[in-house]
Amino acid sequence: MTNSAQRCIERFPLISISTSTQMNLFSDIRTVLLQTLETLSSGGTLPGDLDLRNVTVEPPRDPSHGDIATNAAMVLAKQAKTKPRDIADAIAADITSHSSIASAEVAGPGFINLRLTEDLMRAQVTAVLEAGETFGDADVGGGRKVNVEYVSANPTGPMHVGHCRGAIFGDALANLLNKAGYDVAREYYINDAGGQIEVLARSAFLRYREALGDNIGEIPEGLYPGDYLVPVGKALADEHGKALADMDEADWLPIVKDASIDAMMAMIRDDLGALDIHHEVFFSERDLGRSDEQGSKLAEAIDLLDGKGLLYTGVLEPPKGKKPDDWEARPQLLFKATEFGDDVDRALKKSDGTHTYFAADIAYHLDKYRRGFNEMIDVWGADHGGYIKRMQAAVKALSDGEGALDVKICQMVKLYRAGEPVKMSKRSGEFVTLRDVVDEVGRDVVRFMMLTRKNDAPLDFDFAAVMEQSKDNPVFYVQYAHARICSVLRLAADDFPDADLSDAALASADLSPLDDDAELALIKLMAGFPRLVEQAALSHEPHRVAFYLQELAAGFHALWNKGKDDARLRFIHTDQPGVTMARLALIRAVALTLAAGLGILGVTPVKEMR
RNA sequence: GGCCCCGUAGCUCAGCAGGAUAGAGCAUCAGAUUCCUAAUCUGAGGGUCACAGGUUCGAAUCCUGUCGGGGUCACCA
Repeated sequence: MTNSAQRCIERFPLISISTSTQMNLFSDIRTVLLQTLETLSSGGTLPGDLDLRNVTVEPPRDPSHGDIATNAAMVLAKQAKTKPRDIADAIAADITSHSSIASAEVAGPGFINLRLTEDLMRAQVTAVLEAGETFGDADVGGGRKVNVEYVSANPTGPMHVGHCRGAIFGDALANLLNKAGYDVAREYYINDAGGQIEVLARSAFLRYREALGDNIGEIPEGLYPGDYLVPVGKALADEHGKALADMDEADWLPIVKDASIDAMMAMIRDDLGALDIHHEVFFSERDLGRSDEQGSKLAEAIDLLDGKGLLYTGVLEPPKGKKPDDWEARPQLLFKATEFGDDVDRALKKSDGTHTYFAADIAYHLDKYRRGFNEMIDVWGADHGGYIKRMQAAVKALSDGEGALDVKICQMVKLYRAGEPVKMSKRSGEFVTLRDVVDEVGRDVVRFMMLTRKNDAPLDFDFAAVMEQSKDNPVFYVQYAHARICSVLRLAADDFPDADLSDAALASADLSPLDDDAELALIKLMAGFPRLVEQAALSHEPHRVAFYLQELAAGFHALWNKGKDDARLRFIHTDQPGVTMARLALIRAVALTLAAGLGILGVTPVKEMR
């Protein structure tokens, strides 16, 4: 990230002004600050060659300090060999000459607290109305390609609720990166090559015989008992009649395998569709092993690592602590993962000579890298935490350090029903499917709730609580704010039948009536959205959007209620069209911001609550 | 035993690239409804940021160690 090109821009702030197209109050003010620093540099107050990377422009924790605070003086003190307070005084003196800055105060160890002009704050409202749902679009991604791989559930049955969180997290992350200016690909890796697929095929074959009229009795231990394979068996019977039953296993197995995988993937796509999740690429593990003129991708990946001298045949130590009963020393083809930060070297081939899952995954990530994805993000379940280091080691190795893999681990979701844990047992087939949850509470509720915790913290999901229509329920709370605004706009249209209340008209309204502290505070909060999008995107944390939306909704609800205490602050005044237009512009901008944020989460902003 | 994640108010959790007096919701207590959806809002009390060191102008945040909780640990996927 800290490459020389970026530093170059940092050192020539005037360049970054012209390349910045998105509206972002904080980066705009940072630009103003950098201009001041340049002025001080050329005037000799500061040295010419400053490292400005740690100079931040952010909202002060205490709003009474001002609108925006910067740590510039403290960061630069050492480089300039000057006391922070002296630098701060110089900056403060110069920066107030800028038309956007109402005042600058030096505080504490050298903070500079800036107060912006009310006109500049009000201009944010206009900018939001002009941007519409593109408000918050950023360019931190710079159009770079990033690959987000998520869900990747084994195609052996319907999706259960455990898959839900990773699916939604990955999808929201993809939306977020897209909004932040990345070129995003959404990808699903189909684990269709392992032993579990044999089990799936045998289970389906049993259902096929059942469809032909055979008495199959109990489903044997080790096969999948679920009813969802019954239609697969029936479809096989319809298509092939008795033909498969007369074949040797070696002949029917590939046929049944293909049919089963196709059926399972159709089911999974359908489940994902219920959450409005649509991947662009479904990548098959089996395809990695298929040979074309160049040989298989799997063989190619192994050759690549071998060519770098990173493979050898050796014997791994038994795991420390507890040694498995069936452990035996055996020579295997190993990858030198330890050279790239992993704890031990990792096997690429099993004792029977076939390749490991890890080998296929290396080939898969090599393929992503070769498709131009230098940045890759994988979303995995908590039980795969131990797999991160080796995969990152592999990506480093195969890309000579050029590719970056971030792995986001989603912790468990615990289901509750009115406070009581929902019991699930795989053996008895009593598990809650993803479809069950969506059908019961709705897509928007599931999506929002799954994003109300950071990904690496466990999450409780209570069916009763998430359906509650009260402020305890964050989904409802945010939706209600949006609906309330829509309601006001509907009423205003009745009160002012001749007025043009389009976004364009509101954008050209005179906003000078917006001068109450609560109104300006709401604008400030709204103006922070683009910055939030950037930071959430850079840290790969979509949950920050969900928290921000709750804050913004709270700001709106508070303003609404101020109108109850003080009638002059109500939004609609039938005798004062000018004031009304200004306030409608404000709340419409808030609605657009809420909608933009909900759009990242993949939640529909509703226009009314019933 | 190794590795990874977590430990912040009574409870559930935020804490924004290290910043100023650590925040929100729930719960508790006190209030607001002739009025745009009270499905909401306002205020009060509540903290040794698990513990101990270190890094620096400054640490809940970064580093090391300890304690506690969870996950994971050749060959499966």
